[in-house]
Amino acid sequence: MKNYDHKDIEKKWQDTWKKSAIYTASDKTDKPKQYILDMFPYPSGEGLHVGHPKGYVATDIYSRMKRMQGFNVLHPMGWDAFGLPAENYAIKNKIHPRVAVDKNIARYKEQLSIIGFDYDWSREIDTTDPAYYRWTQWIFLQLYKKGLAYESTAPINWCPSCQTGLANEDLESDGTCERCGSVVVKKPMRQWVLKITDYADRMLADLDTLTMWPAHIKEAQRNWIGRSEGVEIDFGPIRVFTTRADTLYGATYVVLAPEHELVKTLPATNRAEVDAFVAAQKMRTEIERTAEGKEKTGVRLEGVTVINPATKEEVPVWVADYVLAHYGTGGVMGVPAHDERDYAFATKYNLPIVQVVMPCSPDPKNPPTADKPIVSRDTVIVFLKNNASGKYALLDWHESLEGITTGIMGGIESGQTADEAVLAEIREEASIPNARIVRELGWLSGAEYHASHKGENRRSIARVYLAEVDDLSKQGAIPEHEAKTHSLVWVEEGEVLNRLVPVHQKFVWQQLFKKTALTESGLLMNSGEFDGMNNEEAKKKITNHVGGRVVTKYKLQDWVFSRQRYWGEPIPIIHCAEHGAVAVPESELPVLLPEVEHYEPTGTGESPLANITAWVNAPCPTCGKMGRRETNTMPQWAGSSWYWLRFMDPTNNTAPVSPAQEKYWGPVDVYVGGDHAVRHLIYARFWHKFLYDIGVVTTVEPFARLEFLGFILAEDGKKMSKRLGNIINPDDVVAQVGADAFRMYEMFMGPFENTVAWSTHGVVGVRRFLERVWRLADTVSDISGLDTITHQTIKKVSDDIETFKFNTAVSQMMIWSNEADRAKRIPRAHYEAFLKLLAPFAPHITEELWHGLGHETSIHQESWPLYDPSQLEAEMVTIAVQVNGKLRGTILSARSAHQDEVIALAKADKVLGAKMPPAWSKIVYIPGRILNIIS
RNA sequence: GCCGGGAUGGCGGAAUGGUCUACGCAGCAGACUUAAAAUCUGUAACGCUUAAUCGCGUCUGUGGGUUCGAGUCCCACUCCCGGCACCA
Repeated sequence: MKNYDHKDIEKKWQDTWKKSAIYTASDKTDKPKQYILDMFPYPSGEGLHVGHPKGYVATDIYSRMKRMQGFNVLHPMGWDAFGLPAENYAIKNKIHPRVAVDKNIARYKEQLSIIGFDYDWSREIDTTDPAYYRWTQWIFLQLYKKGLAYESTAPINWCPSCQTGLANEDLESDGTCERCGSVVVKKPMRQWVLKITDYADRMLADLDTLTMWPAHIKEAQRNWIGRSEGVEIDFGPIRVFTTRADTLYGATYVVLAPEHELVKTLPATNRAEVDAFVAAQKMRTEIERTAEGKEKTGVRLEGVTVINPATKEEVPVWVADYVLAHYGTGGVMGVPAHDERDYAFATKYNLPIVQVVMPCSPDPKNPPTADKPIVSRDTVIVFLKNNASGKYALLDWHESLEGITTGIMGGIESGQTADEAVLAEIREEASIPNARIVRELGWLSGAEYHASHKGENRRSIARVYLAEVDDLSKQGAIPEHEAKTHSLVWVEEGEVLNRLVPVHQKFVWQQLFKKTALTESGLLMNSGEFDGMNNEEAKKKITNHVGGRVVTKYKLQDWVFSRQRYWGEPIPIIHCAEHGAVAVPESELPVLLPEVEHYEPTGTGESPLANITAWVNAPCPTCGKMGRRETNTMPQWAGSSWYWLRFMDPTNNTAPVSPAQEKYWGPVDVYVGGDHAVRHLIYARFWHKFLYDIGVVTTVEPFARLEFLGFILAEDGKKMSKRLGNIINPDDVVAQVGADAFRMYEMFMGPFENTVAWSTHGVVGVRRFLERVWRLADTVSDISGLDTITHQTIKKVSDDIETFKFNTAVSQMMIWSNEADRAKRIPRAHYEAFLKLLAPFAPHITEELWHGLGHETSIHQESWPLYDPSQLEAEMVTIAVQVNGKLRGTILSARSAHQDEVIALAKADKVLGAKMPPAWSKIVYIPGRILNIIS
């Protein structure tokens, strides 16, 4: 047989497949459907690098297997091509965006075609095609009619470099523009906004139904929606929002955001100072306000106080930069003891700190029993440092407390102050008379346990101290009655945490060195009638007590939906002097993007479309008088918010998708991609739910299963970029080792979701494997054998493709080829089954070998091999023999052998036999796996 | 800080509570070759012991626990990656 030359065969089969249209999805069939979708690409000017096709290879393999398993497979591809990157590329290269996009699409298509994908190109879509964006505009009109698209003049994010408004989702976490990195400013201007917040609850709740989505994506979505249930409570005229109503008794001040209306009207005696502070905050950008260690600044409204509705005490009112105007009510209550931010603010400005929640947990090893009440007891815990050695004194307890290690501790006796108790315990338990108290933690903390020696349930309420001693020269002998219950140990500072045993001891030790608020849950204190109550319960009770209102807030804000740029879908609205914003009649869609001379941004906050008088002037659909078209365009995300529906029915010109087609194909069975964990998936789910509500689709969620891929880094472990010159081009790899080796390597690199660096050496491994498979064709003959490994491989590869564990599927095929190679001759049926398993990964070489075996139809239309469960295990298996849990050797035994037979075999083995104990107390035998003899 | 995920040879990574390191890369030795590349074959955690094999011991981030048996389950800790972050 001639040598494996990928150049010979890949082009040939790609052409053949194209001619025979074997990958076309059928709309008329009895077969069950599989809709497998990639996140469609944005065709940029740079072309593809090896990272881009990774997800496409995965869906290609998956869809090929599904097709061979008898499914009617829809695996389409298209282009998301509106938006800033295409427009900026066009401006830079001085060509029309239309021309640039067409060129980029052609280049992408060429690059994809040489990799041998099975896309059904008859369903190709392009979001910039009027036949497509007609329906994007149609969906906008439906949103408008339902009141979900509205005009707003609230300040929005404006990128001075891109010269357009942006949605919150378009910003980096530091508040810069994600496209160009410019600092974004707040600018009030008229915008179209979509009311995505109406769907926030449903988008959050339905995440729980998405059982086939990765947990981290769902978590990212939850974070972004940012729902929090809290309470609005009135402090006189000031309404605050809080999720910690249980800490109301600890609220020692109130803070307003600088933009809060009441800041202007409350009768502060230092009005000039307050106004100056507010003005200064407005000058600062988002970045300045959030950066630089988040140092909090504020000004007190002198002479203004409000009443804490729980304590009935007057508290001061501040205005501070750390309170956000657009979240909650723009005002918060300051509870420095139990909120990190309030703690930082209160320590800076010397505001009172009152603890109202005491962390208190039952000891997990020795919890209180249910039958008796809990008796509270005031105690002290002290960590004593020896200044000479730097070590700390701990107590190892004996008798009933065996195994417990704590700081020095004991009860506060009546008539004794806490400080006295501390020094007394040090004297008694450690016999050290010359210790000094350094400081007290300041928080009380509790631990509940069952004191078995007293038959009593106790809650120890501890004050925690740090003490020191300069030297141990005055230390006496520890009296016998103390030594019986505990021994004193000196421990290095770094070891203390490891040595302390009840969790509570670890907790107080850590708190002692942390200057932070207590955010743990616990029992209430300093809270009047609520003292001793669990804080979760107290939330409801205190809310009722002060007449608070339960409310739900979201971090998610409505979607700023207009861009002041040329390259986007025109928003189909006409502004009429008399009738305001009027929808363009559906029959007049699409509103075509006009041809223009200059499509550069105007910089005035108006779209370039505003300068095209012939286009802008249009009659009002209601009254016929001349009005003006909306000149803003839609954001880049519009077209991708419904495209999976269009693939189901790409040429329909009466609806975005026909009900029959949607019912058959929906929802997407597997959706694959990366990098769009939040934005695209949030927008897509929002539009899909809206389309469900208006009856266009029949499923609540668009994507039943989501597989999120890890990226491919350059060989140097860095992100591939033109600037670093480390881009690896798939065209080069395909030319060198072939599309099949390229595809297999991308799958073999590591788990699909892992980010891994490209390795040129690594590609060689899969190429060698393919060459071995090629050579093996010469060893096919009419013999039997290789049954177990073949059936195992069929099972493993089938299961692994189904679960996206492509790396181990490839490993298993390598194992098969290694074994087949050793066997010298291969049964024809097994080789053919193997080729079918390999076909989705390496479609070209397997097609060539398949035809080489005398077949005349495509291997890709064969049916997927099935395994025989009874053939999965070999007759003879290696059994590990352990003595007392330690491996002492292995023996070869029949899989079905009985325990006694295996023991006999082990005894008979000349090496193992000598290690067998003469007698044993227990035998553990797991057939076919392990024999463990306990002597 | 909160949430999610993770830590296994020189590297990427395998491993239903049952022989840790499959598979691949790199390495080393050998074959073929004038030579190199390519290809093929073998080898391969660490320590002790041995002439060598054998043998013994130690190894899945750290410390503890459950179990006949733990990479896997439980507790605590450390570090890494990702998401969110002055969202009350």
